[in-house]
Amino acid sequence: MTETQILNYALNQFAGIDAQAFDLSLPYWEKKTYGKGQFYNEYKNVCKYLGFILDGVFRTYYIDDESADEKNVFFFSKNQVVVAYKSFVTQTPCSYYTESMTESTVLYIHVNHLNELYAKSHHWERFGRLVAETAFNLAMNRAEEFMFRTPEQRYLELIRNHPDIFNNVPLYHIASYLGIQAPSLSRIRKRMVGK
Amino acid sequence: MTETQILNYALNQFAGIDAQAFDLSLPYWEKKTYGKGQFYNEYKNVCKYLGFILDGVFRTYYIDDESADEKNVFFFSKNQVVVAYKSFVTQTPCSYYTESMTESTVLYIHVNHLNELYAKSHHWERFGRLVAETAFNLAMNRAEEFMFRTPEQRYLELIRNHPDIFNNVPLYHIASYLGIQAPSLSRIRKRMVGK
DNA sequence: TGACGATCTTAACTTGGGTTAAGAATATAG
DNA sequence: CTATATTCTTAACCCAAGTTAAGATCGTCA
Repeated sequence: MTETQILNYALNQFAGIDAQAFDLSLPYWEKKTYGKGQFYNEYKNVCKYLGFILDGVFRTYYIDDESADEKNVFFFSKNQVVVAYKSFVTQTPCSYYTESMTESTVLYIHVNHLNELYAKSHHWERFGRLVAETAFNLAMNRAEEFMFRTPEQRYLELIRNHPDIFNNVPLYHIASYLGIQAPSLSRIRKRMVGK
Repeated sequence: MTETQILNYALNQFAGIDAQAFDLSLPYWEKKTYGKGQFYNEYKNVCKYLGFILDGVFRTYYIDDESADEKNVFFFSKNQVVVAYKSFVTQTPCSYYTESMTESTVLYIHVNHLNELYAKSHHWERFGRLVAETAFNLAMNRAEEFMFRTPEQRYLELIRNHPDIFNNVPLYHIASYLGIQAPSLSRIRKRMVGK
């Protein structure tokens, strides 16, 4: 399968984008590869591209003014959309860094082209709404994890729900994602050996 | 001003709904009043209505299986939309309770009628997208509060950004919203007298 | 006004994460 | 295969929030 065929298949699954609607977008997709540590989008940059990850893992993180350390907000991996959603839809500067944690390959489309597609096709409009709902779900899940769960529960749920992330990301990044320091994660892991 | 004129004005401000587009919706809005403690939508219920608050304050809360106590997730007040967003857009059972904290008045519209409006008018489609973006922002802000701020910082930001809520809601509900117990909020308040 | 219920604060103790720094384990490259 | 860097764990101490229960304050209504 070619890369655009993979994309077509994924978008069909996600939003019912059929071959005809997909063809409308064909001229717009561009491919880019990222090395480990390269940025998809940086702090204070306006995010102009919506990316589809063919391969690799990205992380979005925030830099705390006071503690000066990085706090991981989202991980994005293979067959997912990568985007700084708020910055993308409002075309305003981003509060986060989004960087590749591995060698990655992405197909991406420019915001202007996507808006053209929205105007041309109901299929694509539907896609836009579903991306919005996906973004909402990601954000809401994250809020719920922190509001209702302990760090230990978040750790267990990450292993259960996102083994792909757990198995491919160093523990100090996991700790940051869980909202705790590395030593605390070690303690949690030790605590659980008995269970 | 009549109540529908208030609504028309608010929707115009929010999403550029003009008089003509608003008229399309006119037959669909219904008014309802809620007493203190009455539910807008309950746990396991599918949320079928999108409400616009003419007056009053609502809270959305989660009941923790283990601790068995209520955790406040959102407050909604005058001139805002009240809805269990995820349940509403997916028409699936809600994980939360949404109840009126005061005597409240709401104009609401049924999900089916709203979908009709989406099909009929680009203005309303735009409204739908903006509601999605608002929901995303609420959820993302909530996630950020918990990921990046201490309880003390959340408390100060609530006072600064939502004095209307702070001034109209008992402290034990505020504590729950901030993700802490009432005694902890008391300690924070005491700590800050000196500052 | 006085009494009751609701709300808020305080105290004493427990618990778990933060912090810092050291050392162990694991990868990676030469 | 060793040297080096990276990642992970551990220890010791600190501090803030949780928990529970008691008491103070505030509101409301008979």
